[in-house]
Amino acid sequence: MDRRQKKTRKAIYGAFTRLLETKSYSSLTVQDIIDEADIGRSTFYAHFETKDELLRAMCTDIFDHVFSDEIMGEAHHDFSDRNSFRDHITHILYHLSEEQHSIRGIFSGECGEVFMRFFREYLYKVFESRLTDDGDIPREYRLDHAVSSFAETVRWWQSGHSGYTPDEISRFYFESVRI
Amino acid sequence: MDRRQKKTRKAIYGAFTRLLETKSYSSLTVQDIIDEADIGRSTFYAHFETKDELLRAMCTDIFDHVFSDEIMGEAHHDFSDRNSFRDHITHILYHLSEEQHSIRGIFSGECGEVFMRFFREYLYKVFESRLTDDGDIPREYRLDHAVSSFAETVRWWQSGHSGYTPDEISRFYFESVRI
DNA sequence: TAATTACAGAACATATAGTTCGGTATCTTA
DNA sequence: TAAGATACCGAACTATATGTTCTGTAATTA
Repeated sequence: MDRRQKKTRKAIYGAFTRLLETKSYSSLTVQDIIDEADIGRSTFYAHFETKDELLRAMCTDIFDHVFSDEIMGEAHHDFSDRNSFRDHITHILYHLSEEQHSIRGIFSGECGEVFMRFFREYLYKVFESRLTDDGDIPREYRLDHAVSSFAETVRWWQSGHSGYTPDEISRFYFESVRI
Repeated sequence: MDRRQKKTRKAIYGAFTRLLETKSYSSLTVQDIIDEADIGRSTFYAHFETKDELLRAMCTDIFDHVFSDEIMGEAHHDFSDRNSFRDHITHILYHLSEEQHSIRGIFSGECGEVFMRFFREYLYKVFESRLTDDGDIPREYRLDHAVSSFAETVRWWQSGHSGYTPDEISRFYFESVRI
C-alpha cells in the first residue's frame, strides 16, 4: 500500500477518535474530520464514501485485532493448556484493554450503538459454539442474553470503570449470568 | 388541549411509527413525516423542534404509561398481595405488550438506541431499590447488569419473538440472570 | 526519467433543516 | 353569536452539510 495512503488513513483515524472524545458522533461533520486530520476534502472521499463507512471500517479494524486469535481458535496468552470458555472470554477482555486508546470515545454517544452492533456480531460467533444445552429456555434467547450481557459488561467497563482488570470484569460477568 | 393540536399530534405520531416500520430512523426526513402525516411544514415545527425531540416525546409518552403504576408503587394487576420483585417485572412486561403497536418499529434500527436509553433510565429507578446486597461484585455493576439484561430481553422479545407471553419472558429473564 | 497515483483545494450541485409570514379555518369566550 | 385568539397551511427563504468534479502539484514506482 502506498505510503501516502497509509499516512492519510492514519490521520483520518486519529482525527476521528480524537474528535469523538469531545463531540458526539451525529454532531460530527465530515468537515470537522477533514480539518482535524488536515487533509483535502476530496481526499477524504477518496478513502471513505461516508462518515458511517469510516466508523464501520474502524470497528472492523479494531475487532479483527481483538478477535484475531479467537476466530482462529488459538490462544497466545497463557490459556493454551485448558481452553475453557471463561479463559477465552478473559482473553478477549485483555485484547480489548490493549485497544483502549481507540475505543475510548467510541463506546459513548450514538456511535456506541454501531460499535455494539459490530461487537455483538463477533461475539455471536464466539458464544454460539460454546453455549451449553440446558433447560427449557429457548437457545435463541440464551445466546442473545449471554452476548448482550457480555457486550454491555464491556461497555460498562470501558465507559467510566476502566480501573478494573480484565480478570475482575470476567469474574463479574460469570458470577452475574447463568450460562 | 385544543382539538386541532391533539389531531395533528396524533397524525404525527401515527406517521412516525408507520414510517419506522419500513424505513430507518436516520434515513427518515422531516419531510417524509410531514407528507405521511399530511400536515403543513410549519405545523410540524410548531409541535417539535427536531426529529429527535419527536422521538423523545414519543418515548416519554409510552414509558409514562408503561411505568405509571410502577413509579406510583401501586399495582392494578393481580399482584397486590405479594409485591415480589418478579411480579413487578412481569407487570411491566404486560404493560409493554399493550403498547406493541407503537413500539414495534421503534426497537429496531438506530432509534432503538434512543429508546433503549430512555427505557433504561426508567428501569434504573425500578431496579435500584430492589437490588439485594450481596457478594463482592460492585453494586454499580450489578445494577447495570440487571437493567441491561432486562432491557435487552425486552428488545429480543419485541423484535421477532413477540409470540412469547409476558410470564414466559419474565421466567427466561429470572432464570438467566443472578439477582 | 517517465508514467502512474495520490493529494490539495476551489467550485459546484443537491438535499435537508429550520424560519418567516400572510392568509384561512377552527376553537373559545364573553 | 359575534369577536378575538389560536392553530394550520404552504410558499419562499436562509443556512448548512453532503458529495462530486476538475486542475495543478507532489510523491511513488517501474
